[in-house]
Amino acid sequence: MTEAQQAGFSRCNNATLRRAARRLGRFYDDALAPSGLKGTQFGLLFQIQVGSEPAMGAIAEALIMDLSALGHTLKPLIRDGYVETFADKDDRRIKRMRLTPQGQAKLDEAIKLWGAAQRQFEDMVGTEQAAKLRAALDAVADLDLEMPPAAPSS
Amino acid sequence: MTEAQQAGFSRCNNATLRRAARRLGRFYDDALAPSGLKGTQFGLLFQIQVGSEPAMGAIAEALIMDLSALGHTLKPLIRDGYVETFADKDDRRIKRMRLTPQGQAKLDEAIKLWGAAQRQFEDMVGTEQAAKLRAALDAVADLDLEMPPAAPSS
DNA sequence: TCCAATTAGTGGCATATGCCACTTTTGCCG
DNA sequence: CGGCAAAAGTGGCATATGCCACTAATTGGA
Repeated sequence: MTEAQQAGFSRCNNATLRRAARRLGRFYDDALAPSGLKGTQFGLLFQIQVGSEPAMGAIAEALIMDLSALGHTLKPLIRDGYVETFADKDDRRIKRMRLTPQGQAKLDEAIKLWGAAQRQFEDMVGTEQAAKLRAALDAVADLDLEMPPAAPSS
Repeated sequence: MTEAQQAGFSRCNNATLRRAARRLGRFYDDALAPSGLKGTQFGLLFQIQVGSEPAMGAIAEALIMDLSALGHTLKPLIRDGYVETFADKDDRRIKRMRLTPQGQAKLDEAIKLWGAAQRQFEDMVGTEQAAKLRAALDAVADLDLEMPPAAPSS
């Protein structure tokens, strides 16, 4: 069964996805390096910008990210003065975010760098192929995956 | 330009990939949870198994992972007694790895759990679709991406 | 009106990944 | 053969992510 296993694992959807993510992540990170932002940070700043002073939960959901992970990831951006937070007026449990002027400027700077990477990537794989790939990935992200609850025997 | 930007970012190949990776990663992690392994660790153990006492560099390359990152990721597995390392006989710079008996047992246990996740995922997206997606991801992983060296002006 | 259940975040802990600066071994070349 | 460049890892530092246990603020009843 070893051979079957070996062939099987190369079919692990998760491993394949992570492998590609590491590769592409480094490429975008390199492209963004002059701005001092990582790909993840860039994406987060962008998401904050397009939202209307979004709540943390809203961003976490949009990025399919754990709420606490979002909090952690946000810290360096707040520390560096790119993002500021404030409590919602009507519900003090909710914390909203917005870009500072510096954050906006940094984002504008990063967008140019991002555009170059994006262009190069699409030059290589083809705009259409890239769009198809993203569509497939979005479909995966939206799947209602959940392991059966370990089959409660009763 | 804000609207164009907003539409544009939803087209960020990197962000889309990471989003899907977070989603799928949690799914496989949940499935593997009973074994105490994470998806990444499972993949690493598997890769070590199929290799012939592979060198660290070989594994890092196969997984498109930074060599130092591999070293870090390996530590908990060594600490827990699943993997052991030893120096290559002919080149003492090279460190090779192999599974311990416990590591092999743990991997066998995890493979069953992994199979269930894999099956469920493919039931939802279709075996063929999944294969196409993996092929596309492998193509991305194998791209010769590199930012033009910041255009040396001379 | 007051308390139980729910909702939104925070902090701590652990793994996942990368980059950079070093250290140890090899290989190669004059 | 001696010394320098390349190869393979290691360790430190920083971000990326998740889970869990808690805290604070709300919401719904009874």
